[in-house]
Amino acid sequence: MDQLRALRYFSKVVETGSFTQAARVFDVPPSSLSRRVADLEKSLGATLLKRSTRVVKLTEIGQTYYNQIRDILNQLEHSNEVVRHYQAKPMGHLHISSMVGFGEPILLPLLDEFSQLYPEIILDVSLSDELSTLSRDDVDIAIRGGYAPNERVLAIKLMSNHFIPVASPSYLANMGKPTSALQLPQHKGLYYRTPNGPTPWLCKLDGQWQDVSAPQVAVSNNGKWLAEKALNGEGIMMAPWWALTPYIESGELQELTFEHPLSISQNDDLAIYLLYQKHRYMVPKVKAAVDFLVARIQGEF
Amino acid sequence: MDQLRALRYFSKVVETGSFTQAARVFDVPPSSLSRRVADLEKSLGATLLKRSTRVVKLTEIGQTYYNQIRDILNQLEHSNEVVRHYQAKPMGHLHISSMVGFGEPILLPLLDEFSQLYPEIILDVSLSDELSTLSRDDVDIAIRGGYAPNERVLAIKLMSNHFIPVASPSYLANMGKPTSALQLPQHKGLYYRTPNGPTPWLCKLDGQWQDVSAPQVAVSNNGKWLAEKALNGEGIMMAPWWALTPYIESGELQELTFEHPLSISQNDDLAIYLLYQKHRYMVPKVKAAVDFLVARIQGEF
DNA sequence: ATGTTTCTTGTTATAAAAGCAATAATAAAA
DNA sequence: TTTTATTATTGCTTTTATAACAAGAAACAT
Repeated sequence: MDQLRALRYFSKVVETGSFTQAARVFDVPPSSLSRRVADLEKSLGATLLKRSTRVVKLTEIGQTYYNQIRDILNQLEHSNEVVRHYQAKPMGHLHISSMVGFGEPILLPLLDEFSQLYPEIILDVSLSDELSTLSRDDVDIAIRGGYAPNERVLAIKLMSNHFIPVASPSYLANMGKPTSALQLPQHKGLYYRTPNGPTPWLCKLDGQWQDVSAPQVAVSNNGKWLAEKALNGEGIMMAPWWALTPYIESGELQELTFEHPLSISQNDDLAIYLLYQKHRYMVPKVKAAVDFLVARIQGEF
Repeated sequence: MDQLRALRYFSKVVETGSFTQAARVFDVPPSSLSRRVADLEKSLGATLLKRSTRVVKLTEIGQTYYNQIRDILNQLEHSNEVVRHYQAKPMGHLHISSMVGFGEPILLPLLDEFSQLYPEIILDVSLSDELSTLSRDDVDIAIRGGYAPNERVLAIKLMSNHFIPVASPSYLANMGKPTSALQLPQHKGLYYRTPNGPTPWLCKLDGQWQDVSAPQVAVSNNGKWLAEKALNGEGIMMAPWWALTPYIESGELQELTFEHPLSISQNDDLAIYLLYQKHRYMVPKVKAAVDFLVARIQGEF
């Protein structure tokens, strides 16, 4: 029995929930799938699917098997890909996923450059703050705040991601410039919401973390909108330093500094990581992009 | 093409270094292997093996492919096993590997009990301090000092593994009982060597780790031998508490206590872990043994 | 009840792999 | 150096497994 074929059939039947639909994908008659899956079940001595002519669904053991199989099939695909692309030139589709706030100002301009260097790589960029899986086949490279989800994924630290507080000169003129973090609760707060939740203003005093958040004026996961409000003098905002430097350099916003610096997390070393499947570094297009991005981003920031 | 078969052939050829030998394992003519491996290479568009009639060895890309494939084949075997043994009763061979020092006094007696509960499980116990892989098929359950090597391996903390210093009453009468850790360098030391290296005597004074080891009288990875020397009054010994309690309770050895307790590592929470492949917990024999050992060991110690 | 969809089963046709024999290449032994 | 033994490959035949097609049975919707 060609177990691998059986597994691919089985897997597709599970995903489509139907033998006929799955059969269409492989362009073979449904009877083939039926027979192969039956073979598989027989060889394992267990029923994987509960079939009625109308619904096909997994048994308990079928579910566990499917979960494991899915992973294995993916890994095998990756391994094959690595060999097939061995010493070939970088080309093909490359799916990159990045946080929105980082993607627009930093990543996209870099990718324009990258495209010129490797015109045969077709970029497919998703900007989203959702924590994409990366274990699935859907993303080649992800740029995220968090750390590697598992050992097969490699995380390279691109740059620091600490948040700094800023306000417009007009706001500071109106409300007074806070000289200590403890004065902040008397101010107005513009809050950035990360995928992991809102970002309170924290401050470490004598080894103790303390929440010094100001009353909320606005909360959003859209940094631009908050920045406009800040420019407009509507409040104090904390955002990643790299998102704010243009405003600070132009003088539109002023960084607030305190004896005890603010943070948005008790974890001190917030950073942005580039993530990719370890095995896939050997795929030329992946290697090209990882090397390029790491070199450029670590070089400049 | 039956890729899975091709992979199994390929893999075995690599391991045996010969088509003919590998063919014997599968009980098919060598020509089959030759053809299947050739198919595989063709489908991947790369040469995996450098063949001469006398030697078969991997190419560079063949090596990377083999490494990945090996893992995948193992995982698949495990998944199949899980399904096949689904709701079957615990039986078959069970390979357990443990540290020597822990195995003899604690594990083996427990396993005698276990054998009576599950007579259909044939135990295969290896006592060794070498850090067995566990990723290979060779061990079902391992008991080690370290932590989980990767995410597919689950580690359950069985009991603390901190080292305590002891000496015989006769030794203390001769040499005087040290009242402070700082006096230890004036004493005689019996040193236990773990697989990770020797075990210096460390002491945390004012937040600073300090080495307070005494001159070496003997060093060994054999706890029993060192214990005899200690009983004989030849020096002070540090060993895991659970290995020493019998001697302490009988009064043959005395625990030395200091204001600043000794340790053999800057890592405070040394512990013994039971390790097994996460996926394989569903295999009845594995589950039975894990549950039994965890319950008994965590209950008693 | 009727019709439609969907999975399964029976049968035939086709493609892939095993089996066997022979050849070519290499290394060890004479 | 020649001979011999071992080993991988190639050509051909037989066997086996899968696809293809058609028909039947079960489940749901109208």
